[in-house]
Amino acid sequence: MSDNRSIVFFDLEATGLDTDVCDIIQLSAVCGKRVFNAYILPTRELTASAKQVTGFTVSGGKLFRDGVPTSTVPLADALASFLDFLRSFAGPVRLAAHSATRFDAPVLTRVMRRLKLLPEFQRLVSGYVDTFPLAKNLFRLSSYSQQNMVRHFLGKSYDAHNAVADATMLQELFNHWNPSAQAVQRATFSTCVF
DNA sequence: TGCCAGGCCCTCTTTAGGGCCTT
Repeated sequence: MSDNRSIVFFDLEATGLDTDVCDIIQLSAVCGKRVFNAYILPTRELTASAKQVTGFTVSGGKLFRDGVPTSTVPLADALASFLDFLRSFAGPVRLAAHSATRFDAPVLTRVMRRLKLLPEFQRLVSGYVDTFPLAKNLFRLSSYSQQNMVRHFLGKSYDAHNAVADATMLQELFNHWNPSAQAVQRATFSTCVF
């Protein structure tokens, strides 16, 4: 049994898959029953596939999800609130996401750096846990997508690509797996490598 | 068709190519 009290599960929805340029649209995090969520109005257009996958659109300077208007905050405010959320835990936390090293970590690091928040972020976050290699090391499956694994292990379908639901389901998956501390350590990466 | 992300992993590999995973 690993000590997962310090693991915060998070997820980003963004304007596309290019980690060098995409804008964050939704930033969510879950730890136990504590939930963080923020929507941000993007400055660049969503790719066609991002629109299709996430259901987000921008019209008239407003953000919509599945056609429903959504309240947004400036990116700097969202990140400051996120840091406040992380600061509320005792000691540095680990941030867990599915394919964190391929997508979420480089994007989050880039925007933190751009807004000169990276030193504080790195003070609050000791590392990233990537649940994709974690799952590959633990199980032999035909698919390691989060949606497939939620179906396989939890027998559930859910509102995938809503970042709150994705982070919540990831936490549930992790708790179901109950991985050893050694297994989690093997799937943990420093915040300094992005 | 002009472009469309990219790095890891696997294998019918290594002088390569295709699928996966995230939006």
